[in-house]
Amino acid sequence: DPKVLKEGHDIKQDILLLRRYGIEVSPVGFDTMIAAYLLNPSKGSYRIRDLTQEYLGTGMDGYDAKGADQVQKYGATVKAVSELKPVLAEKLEECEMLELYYNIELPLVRVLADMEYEGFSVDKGILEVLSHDFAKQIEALTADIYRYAGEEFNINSTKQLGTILFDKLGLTAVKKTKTGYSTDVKVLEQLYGKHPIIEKLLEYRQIVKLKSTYVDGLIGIINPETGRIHTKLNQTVTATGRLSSTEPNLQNIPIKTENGRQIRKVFVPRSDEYTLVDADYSQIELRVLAHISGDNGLIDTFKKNEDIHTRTASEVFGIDIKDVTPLMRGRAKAVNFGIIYGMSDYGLSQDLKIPRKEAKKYIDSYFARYPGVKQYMTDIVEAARTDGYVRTIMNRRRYIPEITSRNAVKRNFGERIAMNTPIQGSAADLIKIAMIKVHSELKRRNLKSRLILQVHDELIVETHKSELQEVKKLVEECMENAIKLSVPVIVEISSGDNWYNVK
DNA sequence: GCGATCACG
DNA sequence: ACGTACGTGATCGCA
Repeated sequence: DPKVLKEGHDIKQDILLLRRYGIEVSPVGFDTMIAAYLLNPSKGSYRIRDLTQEYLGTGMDGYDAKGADQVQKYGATVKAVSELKPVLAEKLEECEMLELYYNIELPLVRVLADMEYEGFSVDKGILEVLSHDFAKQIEALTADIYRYAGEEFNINSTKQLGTILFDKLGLTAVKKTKTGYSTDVKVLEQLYGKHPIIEKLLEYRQIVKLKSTYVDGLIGIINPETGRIHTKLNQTVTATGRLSSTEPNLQNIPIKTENGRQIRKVFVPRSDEYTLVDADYSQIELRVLAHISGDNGLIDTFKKNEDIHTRTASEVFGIDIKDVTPLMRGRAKAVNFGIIYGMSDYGLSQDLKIPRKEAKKYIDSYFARYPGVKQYMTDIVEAARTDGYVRTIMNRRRYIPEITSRNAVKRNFGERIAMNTPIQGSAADLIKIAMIKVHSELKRRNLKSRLILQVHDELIVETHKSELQEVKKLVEECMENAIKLSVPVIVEISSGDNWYNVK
């Protein structure tokens, strides 16, 4: 009955379950799991039994009863939801999160259900070819590695690999883990050129990762009924307000190396009547920083539509825009990332492989040129100490107990969280609003195109070719106008016949 | 079940 | 002197 608001715990799951039987659950009125997440997004789980304990001080008799069947459990859940709702709603109001809850998170439940239901088509044939090709490459690399090692061993065991590299071959161990020698990519890169086995190992690691996680892993999770991949988009996992994606994670499909990027050719539209529209926010976190800090220089850069990293380089190094070299721009880019993360000189020095003192010069120079950003960082850390939490543009809240720790390491961590969360979380607010707008606009106009994936600052719409121009315009407008910022919000739109080509 | 590793924004 | 970049998830080895 569409006139009756539906209340529950994890309603997205109910929508998807009942849809299999032709029952549409709509509209959504209250979801205790989502409410509890907003009240404290840092918890590991939001099981309803734990919520009754925390917010009502009671257990769940029907649920915990010995031999309780599924019907009894649903019954107990219904009772718990009805009792939890007024308590959670009251707390949401106290925290001024009713708008975030009712206008963003709750409407998003159906959007995510629909996205999971639609899924993403994959070309199984390409996956099988890749699996075979990678197997051949791994076979050859394994033989090379055994030959250089002088024996056979399990290359995937960091323990055995450490023994071979540092005890048998006599390479110099540069880093240790809790359990022994570190053999991660940074260590191997430092050893590059010291022994021919190293380059083989680096390549081996890359190919094994691609094959196990992204080729064989994806083949194994194709839905036999739909032939598509239906990721789960989790709404109550991250501490910042972002979504997460599991079974499989479609938010970490490779792109940075050409080898890995090939995986994206597997992700295709459902038929040749469709194409993929890919829309990316440009520099969204730095634009959010410009907005919430009110820094004039940063705002000016975005208003003039200048290249942000080049402008930062010119400020930090005190030179003309036209004299910025690619190296300087690259370093400024790292500084900009560092700013978002609550930068330390150590972190920046590690990233840029430069002395800590030089990193500190960059940071001091940055803050001298962007005093509004420096002020924001000081203020937000102070506010977090006073209040115990920080907030995003839409009033999403994250508690930071670490901020008052007497342990300097934990406290510094808390301070970085205080600096980063409003930025990352506000960007999450923005794209969530955009998703709701896109979803409702596609529906309102009776279009065949469907939103199928979000990757933090990117939306993918499986678009009917007859709707291509309309959808591009619609998505761009929904994303750019999600929240009015004091700087322009820019979206880059492209389309293509697979996820590799949409650039 | 956890640590190490590595994929993404 | 300390020891950190922020947020995630999947796979593998090993206890």
